[in-house]
Amino acid sequence: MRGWGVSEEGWRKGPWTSEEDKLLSEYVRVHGEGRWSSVSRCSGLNRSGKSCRLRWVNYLRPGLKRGQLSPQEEGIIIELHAMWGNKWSAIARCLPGRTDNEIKNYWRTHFKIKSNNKAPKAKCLKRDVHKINKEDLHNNYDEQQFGLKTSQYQLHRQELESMCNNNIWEDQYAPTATTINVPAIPYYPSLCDSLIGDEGLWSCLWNLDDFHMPNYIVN
DNA sequence: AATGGCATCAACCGCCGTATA
DNA sequence: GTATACGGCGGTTGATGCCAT
Repeated sequence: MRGWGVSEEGWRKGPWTSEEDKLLSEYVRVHGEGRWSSVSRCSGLNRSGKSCRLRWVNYLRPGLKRGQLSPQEEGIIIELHAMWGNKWSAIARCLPGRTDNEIKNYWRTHFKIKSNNKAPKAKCLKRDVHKINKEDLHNNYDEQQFGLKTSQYQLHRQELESMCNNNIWEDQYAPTATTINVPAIPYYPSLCDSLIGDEGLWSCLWNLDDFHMPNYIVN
């Protein structure tokens, strides 16, 4: 256990207080974003520039959404992660009000399961399977989860259970962007078309230099 | 009611790219 | 051209609350 306290440089670490938040917000209001290394000198905060930037970006910045991701947002995350891999900041740029940290946490919580940890993996998957079962009762699992039509959505219980039982979740679900082969995650034509057709997806792509088309989209 | 395990979120760490002196 | 500082990013960890047993 590392524990919170004071860094070697003397910066305070750990959870932020409301007083610190006020100081940081006031600093950004006056000086704008950036120049994070001078925050401590100018604002009286005993925090590193990195810590200040992170707190602002992930918590204090205006316009941030709090709380549960919507089914549409979940669908976009799945779709973009399948294309880009762990490019959290790029994915976040396509979800206004959401931070890379939030999306990263969401992904790890819901999808990323360590392959060397079989018991929790199975448990987690079984929980997800259970959730799907409940929604299947209403015959609208896909719409509630991803906001997509049933005909476009091929993920079903048996596949999840099979992956769960065979412990092949990580291999097939979280490969690299270039080798992706994901039978459980279908291509969502309507979602992609709407993103590509509007300002959405491609406006996010202009600064990405390593775009790879995954196999399942080509198929 | 107690407790152990798990899920979730906030924050830190280390690395890398870029800007500047 | 090189060194240094800074900002950004992805990975990891710590704290906490919830839930099942």
